[in-house]
This record gives sequence, C-alpha cells and structure tokens, in this order.
Amino acid sequence: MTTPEDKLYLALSTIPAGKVISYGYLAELAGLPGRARWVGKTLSSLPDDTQLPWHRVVNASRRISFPADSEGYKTQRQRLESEGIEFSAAGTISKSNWIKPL
DNA sequence: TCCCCGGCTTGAG
DNA sequence: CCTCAAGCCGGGG
Repeated sequence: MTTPEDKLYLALSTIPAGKVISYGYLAELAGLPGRARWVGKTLSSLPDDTQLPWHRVVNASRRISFPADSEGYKTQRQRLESEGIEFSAAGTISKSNWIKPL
C-alpha cells in the first residue's frame, strides 16, 4: 500500500540537485496539500544514511528552517552550497535555485 | 476528546 | 529585510 510517506519520498526524489523547494509546495506535489508541517516533521525523522535530498527543502521565504546557530542549519547549508546554491548575507537562497509554485 | 506544539504560510506593519 | 499575529494540520500525551 502507498502511505503518505511513500508519496512524499517519491516527490522529494524528483527534486534535482542545485534546486530547492518549499515544504508546502512539496506537500502539494506529493498530493498532500496543507501538510507542510507534517512534511517537516517527517523529514526530520529520516535516517542519517538516507539517499533522499531532504536538504533541498526550505521554507517559503527561501531560508533554512533552523536557528542559524544550530547543527541542523550548518549541515543543511553546507550540503546546499556543495550543490552550487548561494546564500545572501541574510541567509536567503537566490531565486534562480527556487522551484516556485504554479 | 481536549490541549499543546511544531524543519509552515501568509499577510500586515 | 525584520517581527508578529493568525490560521492551519497532524502527532503525541
């Protein structure tokens, strides 16, 4: 049977390197509208050795949804930068890397 | 079932 | 660009 998690993972696996998407829009693509927060919750419980690009998911303001001093922030940012994504001084990601909602 | 809380969003200042 | 207030929805006690 296909669980909501399955749909989420499938949608997430289609996000290409060098691009980022919001929790809300990803939820929509997965056929789970309105579940942005649930997406965050679910991603946070992925195993450390997962192949899924969880780091390509940020909030609608194009910023990492973790306090800038946290470990999570650092690892996510480093992963994104290693894919060529650039951050402004304020920590926002350039629009050219953004997968925007229709 | 009620209540609280969160890797969210949107809209106002 | 920033902060705040509301809305929102599922998870867990």
